[in-house]
Amino acid sequence: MKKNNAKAAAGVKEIARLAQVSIATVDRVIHNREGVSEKTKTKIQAIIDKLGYQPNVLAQRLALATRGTINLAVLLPVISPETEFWQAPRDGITKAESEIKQYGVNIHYFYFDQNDESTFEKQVKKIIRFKPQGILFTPTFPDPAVQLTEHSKKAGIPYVLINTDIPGYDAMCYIGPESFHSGYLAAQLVHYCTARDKKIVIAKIAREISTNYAILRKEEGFRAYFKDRKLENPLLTLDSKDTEYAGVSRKLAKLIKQEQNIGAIFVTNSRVSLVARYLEAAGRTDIILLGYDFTTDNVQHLKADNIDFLICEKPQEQGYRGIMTLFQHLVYSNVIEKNYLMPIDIITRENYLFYRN
Amino acid sequence: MKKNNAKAAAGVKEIARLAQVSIATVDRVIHNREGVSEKTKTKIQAIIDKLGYQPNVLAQRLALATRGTINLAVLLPVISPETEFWQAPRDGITKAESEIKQYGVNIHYFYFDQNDESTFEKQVKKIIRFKPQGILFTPTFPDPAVQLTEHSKKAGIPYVLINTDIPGYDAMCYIGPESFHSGYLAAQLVHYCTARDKKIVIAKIAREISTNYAILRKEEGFRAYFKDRKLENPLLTLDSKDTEYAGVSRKLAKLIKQEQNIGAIFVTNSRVSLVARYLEAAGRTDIILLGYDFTTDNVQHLKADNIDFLICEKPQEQGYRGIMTLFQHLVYSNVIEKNYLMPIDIITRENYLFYRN
DNA sequence: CTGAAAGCGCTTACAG
DNA sequence: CTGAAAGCGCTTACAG
Repeated sequence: MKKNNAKAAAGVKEIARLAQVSIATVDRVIHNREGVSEKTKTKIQAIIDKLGYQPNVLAQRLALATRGTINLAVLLPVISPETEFWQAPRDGITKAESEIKQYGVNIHYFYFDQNDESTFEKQVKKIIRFKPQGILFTPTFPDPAVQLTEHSKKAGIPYVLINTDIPGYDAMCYIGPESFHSGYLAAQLVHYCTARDKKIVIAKIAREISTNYAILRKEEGFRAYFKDRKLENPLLTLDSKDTEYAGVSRKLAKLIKQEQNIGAIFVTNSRVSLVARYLEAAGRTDIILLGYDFTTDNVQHLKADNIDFLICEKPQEQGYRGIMTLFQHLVYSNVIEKNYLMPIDIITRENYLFYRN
Repeated sequence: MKKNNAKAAAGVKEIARLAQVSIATVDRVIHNREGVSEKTKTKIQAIIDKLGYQPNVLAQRLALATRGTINLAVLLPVISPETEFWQAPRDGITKAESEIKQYGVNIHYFYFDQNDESTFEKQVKKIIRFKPQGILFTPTFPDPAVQLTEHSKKAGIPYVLINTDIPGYDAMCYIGPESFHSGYLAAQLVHYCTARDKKIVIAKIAREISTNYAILRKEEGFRAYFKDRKLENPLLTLDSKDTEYAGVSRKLAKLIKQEQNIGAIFVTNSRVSLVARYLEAAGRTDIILLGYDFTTDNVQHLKADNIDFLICEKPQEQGYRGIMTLFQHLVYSNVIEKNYLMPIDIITRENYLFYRN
């Protein structure tokens, strides 16, 4: 590929010169627009192909500044101490925003309460009324989420799902983990680190477990590993709709008292720090503990050796990439990939320092 | 931060208008160039500050096209089946190249033979004669590497080291793993997966171990973990300057015959697939095997369950980021960060599918 | 169906 | 010390 040794790559001007037409006409051919005679079109296309013309993205973008504003809607859970996880996607979105703001992209944020489906519904309605040119959201509640995707489809509005997809629904674009595999990986780690006569606890700590698809899929993946490998560790379950420490620790205490020989606890979401806190207090350093997400509390406990593994799927990048996907689609008509599955990262006490979301 | 609700952010033109000067003068102040009276400088700066002016990077870059070509030199090992690892940094460099080629950046490649220091020396001389505006290289051989950095320093040429740094040398910029921690992490994984009465083998398979700083540091980190944790697993060593399968397998066979109760083998570089092949042939599925790098062979063995963990430090990103660092420094005078330490990724059979270099 | 011209926001000679 | 003008490579009305 050394042939581009020549000065700069040819641009529209050069093409126009060679084809003996104006650059406007070249532009029309490049963008496949109406109103060019077959003859000149063919001539220009031939030159484009021969030159291997690549548009200068910079110039394209700069010229774009003439065009109007692009409005994007983002629908995410409110960020509270309890939902710190969502800070990361939000950061990624903000990062993308700052990069493309200068090309006239505006992002409008809509927030819902993870524990209240009606707030999600309300925001969906608001977004529909707002008529954005693109939507990024996480379908925490499948029914209203489908409403939004269906509406968007009809209205021709591109959308991107992050973090979770909608069960049994074929969305336009999903950017996030493959949750089943994520659980499967967790099981592998437990398997490697636990003797085979030990009991293993699957801890589900969330107010709305039954509707949380990601949590369910992780559990399925986790169980599937043990089944596929014909492992005989008893798999226990701990369910807690109470997400406060007091409630969780009570349940844990009871379970641990009643079951001997627990080797590992797998927490299916970011609430793993609650379990860590309990195990630390109870002095149970013998139990392998793993869970999800690079939150402050979790990292603290990882550092203190109370958590052994954190699994993390680059939440920040999900937000960043989601916005960029919409932007590139709207501005350059880039095709939107159906799925972009994130890496499933394993974080331990010995590599967390170098991790980047 | 909602105040930017107004149309577009102000640019040089607006600043010039407000200050009642020409945009050329504004430009001079922005870039801190000579030849502006204190008075107008102060006035303009005040307006810049007040407006929170941020240059439009796109326009900046586009305008750059006026300037001449930038020549960068890259010095890497030749890529052969045996050194497949280097394909990844190379890919990252190519990716960066394609992104910045249109701004007049040319990359010139220089290759050396990892097993022959004199080829490295020769290329260093060539590069010095070539007088590039920036250099990216990996200091496989410390002495000639220092020669190159010292020359660059004198000549004011920025350079970036990737993959390994130079022992005891304070380089201008290093992008790569913290090898000591990388070995430390490997030890943690072994510790988690191996009973404490098991013997552990550290396998060094390389023609030039003694000069390979990264390999040495990984081993140090590995040993340090066992020491810090006061673990009593005997640590054995396998040294092989022969990097062919025949030679490696002979040594392995001997070691395994002579030592009972081996629980894990840690290979300090990407040659782990050779050990995997041997263990597979010998039917030793009981030994935990881990090593480095996401190469074709390694991934194959990971998939086949012959390798348990691969540690990987985003070699592609190292190359990409290295070139971008030089570019941004040369073009926008961005300050070069002294160190950019890569994440230390853990890859297993259950997450390799989603990994991105 | 086609073209001339202005503009995106910045940088760079060049002239004074 | 300062400014007017041309240019980077593309896009977009507008005129014909």
